Amino acid sequence: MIGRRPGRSTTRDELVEAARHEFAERGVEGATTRRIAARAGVDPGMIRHHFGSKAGLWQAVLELPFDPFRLAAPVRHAPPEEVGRVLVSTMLDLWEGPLGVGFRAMLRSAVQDPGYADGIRQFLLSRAIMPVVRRVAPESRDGEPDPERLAQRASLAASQVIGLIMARYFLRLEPLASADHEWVVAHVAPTVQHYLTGPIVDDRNE
Amino acid sequence: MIGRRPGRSTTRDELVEAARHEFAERGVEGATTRRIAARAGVDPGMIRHHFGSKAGLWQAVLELPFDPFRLAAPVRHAPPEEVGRVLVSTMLDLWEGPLGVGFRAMLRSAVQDPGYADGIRQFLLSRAIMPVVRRVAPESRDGEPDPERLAQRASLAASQVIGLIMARYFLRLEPLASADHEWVVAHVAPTVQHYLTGPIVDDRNE
DNA sequence: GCCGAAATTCACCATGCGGTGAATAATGCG
DNA sequence: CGCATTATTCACCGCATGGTGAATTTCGGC
Repeated sequence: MIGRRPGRSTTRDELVEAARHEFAERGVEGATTRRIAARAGVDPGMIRHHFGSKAGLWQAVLELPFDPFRLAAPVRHAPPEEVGRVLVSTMLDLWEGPLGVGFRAMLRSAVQDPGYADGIRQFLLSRAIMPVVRRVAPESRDGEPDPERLAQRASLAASQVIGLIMARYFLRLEPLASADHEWVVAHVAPTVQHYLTGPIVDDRNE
Repeated sequence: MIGRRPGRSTTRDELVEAARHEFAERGVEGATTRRIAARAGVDPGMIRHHFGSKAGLWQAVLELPFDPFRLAAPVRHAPPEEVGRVLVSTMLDLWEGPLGVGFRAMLRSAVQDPGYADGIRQFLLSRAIMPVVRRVAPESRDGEPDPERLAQRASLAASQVIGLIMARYFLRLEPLASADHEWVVAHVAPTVQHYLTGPIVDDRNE
């Protein structure tokens, strides 16, 4: 039956929701507009009508999770000696909250396409990790920051956090995948804390 | 020009080599038979002739890297107190050696498709990590092994190793992505070593 | 030197993709 | 009420995909 439906339309929101899941499950290239539309129970043409194209849909999906400053507030205000615990705990909350499916879509696409990986890396460093490192690293409090050292801490901490996410949410390695937050924080946070604020041995400069 | 070429044919090997790279760069779904054939400089029909189908090519690509026992020999014979260093060092060698491109294809596909993820997880645990953990974990030497504790160590160590690989080879987080092996081992190995042989605090059982 | 097997290319096919343009029905503002 | 706007479906298009069948050439054992 052609033509507009009676009542207020929720199609746009339902498309975004369906796309969020499809992108998360199959990646941005693997997801198809036809599947997304079918999941939302509407005609594929609605994607063009509401978003112009598949890329427009992808942008709409990314809009919600991209409020990192508000989301990472707990990390930005944690005392330096507890930043590891708070970071890991916040990460778990975010990935298991309603926005997690959007994050999964982002990471999946980053692995799929090097172009996306560039964007994610930039976002991760400039918005998520570096601000934290710059604030809590011991070098920062001793006057001279030494950006190289800060970048080392950032990439090392990120490697553990990303590994946690990969192991827990993608590869589903047990028992890490099913362990409760307390257990994960208790075991992984010390590593992150060490990378962020512990002594860093630099064998190249000595 | 139709018909067989003079001389001995290297097409099959060239197809596998081209496929290895294409799969690594785009994932098993993202790679196309036409691109692979073009990269190898042959007709797409050769894939059917030599491997039957795209899936057959994928299997051929996986054959080489699947000799984990020989590859991980250094890890299997490392003294327990150095297993972290040896594991990380061997991992770097493998991922940057000729087989690395095959590993990248595997991990990329694991993230792309949950079905592949199951296979990779099984392989990782049963063939790569668990044997090492079972050998070096302090519990193993005190009589009763406690499989749950061993699995905890395995998943935690795997999370750091996978995170290292993701950060270095996929997201290319600097300086971790360009650092030499010594530096990476010096900074990451202690974490892995701790997960494998250090004290594990289990807050749930006390 | 013959002849079956292997190697290679070519011309297609059905399918699914993202996207386009038009037709139709309900909404909501004046 | 009247009418522009919006929402929705439909019938297509061009393209790329993986795959098929046949034709053609060389290789290698006898």
